[in-house]
Amino acid sequence: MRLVIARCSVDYQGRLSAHLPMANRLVMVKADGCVAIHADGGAYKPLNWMNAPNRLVEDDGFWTVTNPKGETLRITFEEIHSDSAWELGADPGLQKDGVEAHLQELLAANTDHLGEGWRLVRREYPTDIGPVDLLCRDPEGGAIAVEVKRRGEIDGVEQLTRYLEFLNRDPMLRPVRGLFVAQVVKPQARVLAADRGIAWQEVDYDELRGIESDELRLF
Amino acid sequence: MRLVIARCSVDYQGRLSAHLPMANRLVMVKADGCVAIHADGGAYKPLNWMNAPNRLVEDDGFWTVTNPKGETLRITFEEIHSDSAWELGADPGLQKDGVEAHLQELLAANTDHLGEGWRLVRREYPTDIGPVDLLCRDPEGGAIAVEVKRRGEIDGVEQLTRYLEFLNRDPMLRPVRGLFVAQVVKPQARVLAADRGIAWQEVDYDELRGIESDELRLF
DNA sequence: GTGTATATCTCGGGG
DNA sequence: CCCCGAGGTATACAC
Repeated sequence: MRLVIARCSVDYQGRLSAHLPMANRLVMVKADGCVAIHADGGAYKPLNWMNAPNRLVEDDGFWTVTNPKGETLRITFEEIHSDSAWELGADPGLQKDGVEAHLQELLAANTDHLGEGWRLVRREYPTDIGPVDLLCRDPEGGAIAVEVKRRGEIDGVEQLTRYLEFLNRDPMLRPVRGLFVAQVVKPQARVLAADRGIAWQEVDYDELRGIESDELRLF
Repeated sequence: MRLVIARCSVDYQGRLSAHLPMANRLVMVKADGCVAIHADGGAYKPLNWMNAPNRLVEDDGFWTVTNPKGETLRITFEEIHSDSAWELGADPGLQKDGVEAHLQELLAANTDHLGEGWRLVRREYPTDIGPVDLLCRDPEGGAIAVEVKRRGEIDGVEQLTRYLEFLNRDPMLRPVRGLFVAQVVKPQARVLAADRGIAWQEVDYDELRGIESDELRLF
């Protein structure tokens, strides 16, 4: 990893045009060749960047970075305060817990939490336009398609609507109800779900995990 | 901006749980207090981070970063290879050209470009599920909802469909037609638009800007 | 490669 | 402050 602290201006031409006036910044070049220009604030997103793969040409006073799509990044240096490089080696990578997949697993194992006496038909139930997160049956045999999200927004309701459209063409399943499940269901998503006749429910991840570990404790 | 090159492990507890095993990395602390841990690859996104505002407490061998939402980031250092700090000053900021907002502005000022004799009712016309980019009237008084995108993809058609669904409930507007406008309308979006009875149109940003400057030149 | 779905999305604007 | 939409979204994964 190469770190250059410098007074520079930057121009990007590609999916849009962007210009950074001359100022002091950090230019970061990683081992994979990606380049990022950081100001001294504004979260982790750089002001400007070029992802790998690309080609970096260093001239006297400016760098030109081009990628195969024809995008270009030009960095013009006025003064270089520091220029250092480090061998960091490969990273073992990030281990995550608590993403949508885990929520789906927990709900699949606890369909009672979604509705009294519901049982799971299968996870990732296939349709022509993609898999539904969970397909369940209620005690009367009625089918319910469940879409699981960490944050319940309008896109998720659209997604479930599309699945229901296709599932309801299957005579073996019809009629299929929809249930939209998330840790938080946003107001607009509630409005759209109500409008589409789709039920929604908020669930607590930690509570679900608690149920899970309680059940494990019984054995 | 402070840059620490170090062998470290990281634990984050917040919106999810995440752990980074011990390895060599860059720890970046910006003037606004935000912290980012970068590996030597993987585009510009850090492996782990904590946005401002937060509180950073340095102990011997580890840092603890906490924010008002109760999220915590713990960095445990095994070996520090380098620790440097730089005063970069405020950044003048990025100047962008060619984003959706500009396209919408240009079209709002040139509704004739969308349809002969169309006039603008208003930009960001509100509905229960969000604002429509442009609402227009044709010379016969018919209403048209226009959705503007830089890239015309399937979700844009979905968005316009939702708006039309709600707008067509208003007796003062009904019937409302839809027009999907983008610099490029992808094949799938064309198919879906046709299926929904929505017209689509590709526009050239540079050409529109040309019209704009031609008109300015008249005054 | 294209298309789809996720993200500690980030970021900016408006109420 | 939250809600909402756009993004050079990036990223992973299926087809």
